[in-house]
Amino acid sequence: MKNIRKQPTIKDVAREAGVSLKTVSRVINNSSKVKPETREKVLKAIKTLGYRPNAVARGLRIKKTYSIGVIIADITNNFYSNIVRGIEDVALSRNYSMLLANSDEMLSKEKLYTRVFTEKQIEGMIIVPSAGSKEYLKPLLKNVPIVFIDRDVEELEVSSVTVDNERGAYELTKHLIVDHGYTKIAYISHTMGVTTSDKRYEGFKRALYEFGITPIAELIKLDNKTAQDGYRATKEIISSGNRPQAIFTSNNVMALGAMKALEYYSLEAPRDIALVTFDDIKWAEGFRPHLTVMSQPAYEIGRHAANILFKQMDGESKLEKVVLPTQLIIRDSCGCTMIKKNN
Amino acid sequence: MKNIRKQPTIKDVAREAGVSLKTVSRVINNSSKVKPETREKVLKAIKTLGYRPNAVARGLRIKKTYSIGVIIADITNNFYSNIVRGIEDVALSRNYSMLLANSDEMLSKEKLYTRVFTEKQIEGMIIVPSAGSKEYLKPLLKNVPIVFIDRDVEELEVSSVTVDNERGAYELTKHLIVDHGYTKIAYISHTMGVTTSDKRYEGFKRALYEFGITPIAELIKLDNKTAQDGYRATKEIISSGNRPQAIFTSNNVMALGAMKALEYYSLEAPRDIALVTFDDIKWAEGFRPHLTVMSQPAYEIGRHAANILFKQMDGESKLEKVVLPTQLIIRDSCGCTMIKKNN
DNA sequence: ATGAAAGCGCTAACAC
DNA sequence: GTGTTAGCGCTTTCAT
Repeated sequence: MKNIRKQPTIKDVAREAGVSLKTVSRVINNSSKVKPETREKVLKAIKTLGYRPNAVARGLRIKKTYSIGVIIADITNNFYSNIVRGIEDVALSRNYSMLLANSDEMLSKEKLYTRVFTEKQIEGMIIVPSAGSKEYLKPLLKNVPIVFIDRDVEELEVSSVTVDNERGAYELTKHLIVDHGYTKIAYISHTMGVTTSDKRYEGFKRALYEFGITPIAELIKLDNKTAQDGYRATKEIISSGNRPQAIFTSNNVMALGAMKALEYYSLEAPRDIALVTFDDIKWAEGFRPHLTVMSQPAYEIGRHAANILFKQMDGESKLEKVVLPTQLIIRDSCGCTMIKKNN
Repeated sequence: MKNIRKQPTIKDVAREAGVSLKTVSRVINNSSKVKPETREKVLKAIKTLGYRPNAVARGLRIKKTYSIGVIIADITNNFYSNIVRGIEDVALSRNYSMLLANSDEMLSKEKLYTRVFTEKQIEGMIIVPSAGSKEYLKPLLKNVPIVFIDRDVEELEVSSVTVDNERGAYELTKHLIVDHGYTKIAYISHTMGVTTSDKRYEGFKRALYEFGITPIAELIKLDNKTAQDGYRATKEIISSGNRPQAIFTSNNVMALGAMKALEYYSLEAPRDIALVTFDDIKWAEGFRPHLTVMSQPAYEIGRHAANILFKQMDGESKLEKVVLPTQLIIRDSCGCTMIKKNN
């Protein structure tokens, strides 16, 4: 912060224009009436001085910072970057800025950032909750509106925007079983302990049980953190003596890992094995294989969450748990197109 | 901001602990000596009251907000999200938070956000400059350190972190010409008027001229904004009477569009046509085709930019224009693997 | 080792 | 219409 020239303040403007502080303040916020010629004088003084209002001082005074905090797992995950985009578009329309942080699924980082953001007096927060107790949030909740996205924390009275993960996974699994007749299905999940992962696994099992299929422990790989983990898990599955007919990955990161593993064994979906995943991977549209997915409306999740947050900041409404629909997008990797060809 | 219980202040803590304001302040910042038992008293008061320091008030006083501003084109573009990740990781290590904004390549949004961020007293900014005059930045530059990333603004004395776009595009084009013997090469660029786009186009042309190849106007589609634009441009190229042997897309967004267009015509790269692009698309690793690319170190760009920014914020160094290396990654889509197979 | 008072830049009462 | 005063929550002289 060296050789930073002192910025002119409202006081300098007042002196330059020969008016009082309050008059300048009035002009800046164009509140109440100011005589046009006075206003002109002030505007001119602002211009010649290059005055810019100090939002920190203003924020301290009016107790409004026009900032919200957003904590997601990892912005390089396209699903989250689309959510963030939805949030920012809403925030912009309200003249709010967004402080962004990545938690990397670590509760410690999540806690750190909620603390920092709160100290910075953000007016609301949108959080993708990591696994682990949310006890630490309780004192905060009285003071700052929070909305959870992607995952819910059921024991907490906090608004959330999610999708029906159990049902989505159930439907996707059912497609594999009913429309393709697969019975030997591998499952690769992301981090357990968060609702997305837990519920999807439940949905998967429900479909299996419903059709009398017993899960094969060897083909179930839970709690993977990175694409690399998904890659390894898939390799184990493929190289086991018990190769499945289909693989279900619980999110886009695992799907990426699984795809690489198939590549490794020169396996093609759906020719050699079927692959479906929760989460769409939109950018892969032009690439092969075309994945059959249970898609989530990422951008809309962000928009909804932001809208709910602003409503709460406005003092309206209290608790709102929104569950957005997922969509089964049948493309090639499940084997549907092969069936068609064979007919 | 309704039913927000008034947060306890340092004053309340002082009263509760029976000490002065300054003593509390000292404990919080653990500056100078405080008698252990006094410190204990204060700590206890902080705990019982649930006191959290107000960073806005602190920021106003010490003129330090521990925040930086980041303006990129679009966070849903994986290239930018990786850059942002690099920035945040450095910022976190310095205890700084990041205000993030998307400019959507619109100068108006860029201007708006630089103004807002400056008013919020961020201590530095990292910007992906949109096309258009950067005159508006001149007054700011004296007051706040700025680092440009991805693209440079040559007429401005501002630090930047970029790659050698001209050379990268030249090398990639040369690969097409020399190693594959292609002479009929289409070019699809993203938004013109920014150095990435302009320089890559120059590099492309230089390679052509060097080998005595005349660019074919019909196959050059400049200034596309979205993947959809790239999709359309590629369709025009394919459906022209003059189908090229290879397509060069100037960034990952255009590559995505081009891939979809190839799909549309059931064309496969490299079997039917070669395709190469500037920017790697890492997540496509498991998908086909495997794109031959000129890769940029996105995360490193972010890290470097943040490090330079912090150096400037510390008052060290002045101007620093860093040019990071790109890397030619030869995979399948250029036709190299086909050549191997044929041998 | 601790306290009193001033002030960061702004806005909200309340005058005039 | 406009100015004066006080104060947001904190840190920083300067005393003690």
